[in-house]
Amino acid sequence: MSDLPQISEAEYEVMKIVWKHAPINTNEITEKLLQSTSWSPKTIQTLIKRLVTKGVLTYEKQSRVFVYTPLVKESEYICQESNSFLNRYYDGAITAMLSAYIENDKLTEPEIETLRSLLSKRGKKGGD
Amino acid sequence: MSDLPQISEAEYEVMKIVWKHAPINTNEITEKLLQSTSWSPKTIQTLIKRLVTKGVLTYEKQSRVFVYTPLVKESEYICQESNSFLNRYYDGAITAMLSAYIENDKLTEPEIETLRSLLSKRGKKGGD
DNA sequence: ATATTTTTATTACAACCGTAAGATTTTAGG
DNA sequence: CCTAAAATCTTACGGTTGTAATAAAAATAT
Repeated sequence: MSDLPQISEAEYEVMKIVWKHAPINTNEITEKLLQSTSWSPKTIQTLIKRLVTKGVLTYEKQSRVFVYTPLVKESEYICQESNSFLNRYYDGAITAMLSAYIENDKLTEPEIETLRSLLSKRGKKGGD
Repeated sequence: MSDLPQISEAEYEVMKIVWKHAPINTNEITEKLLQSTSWSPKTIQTLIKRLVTKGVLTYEKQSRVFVYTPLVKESEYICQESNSFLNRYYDGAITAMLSAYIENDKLTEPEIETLRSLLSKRGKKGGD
């Protein structure tokens, strides 16, 4: 639960597509990425390939093309990244992060409201 | 306010020391880093040098050694990194992050209390 | 002034990343 | 079966990073 492969920034863009649409083949991935980036299809191919090498994606050949599926769950990956981010910049404490945001007036009033309600909705942790 | 130089992970360790103790010279930086890492002093030298090249640090020669001072403020840097982190993983919204943490039961009861009190202390943004 | 020590600068090298072109293999069409 | 097209694989190249060794310059001791 703590040593998922590293995913680079560009690779992550690919993963966002795959997580959302898997199983998905190369052409579909490329098509979708071309809507938000201006990468060459060759580049996208390289990124996909690297993700396979890293063990983030698998594929199986379906008729004539490869169809990819993630081996890493998006939520797990984000969770890991979040932990490492908090560790690096906020002593691992999300409270410290919030605190900094409040100190520096980075929150709008509606955001504060949202946060409050998130916290109250959550209320007491049920029977653990 | 948005294009501070990139600071790598290892470089950031150096910066933590410099931010805390500046103005500080090479030997002092090295000494302190050796308490928490097992890097060769040569490596530390390289990192310092790169930080200078990147414009993150300046130095002036004091008597016989270089004394370094940050050109980038810690808070600004962390702020930038936080934004880019939130953008990448949470649509730029810290509320989304908190939400995910709550969903996934990543918060302890004391943390929740802390967050609540942070939010209430802050209350309405009074007359600024 | 010179040798030695200390400090700083230059060079190195592999892995990873962004970015892609070129080569090869597979599939489809004739 | 053979060729064109499509899909996949291999190679490339410069920049960054982790990790450091070597070389040069400056300061100190003699």
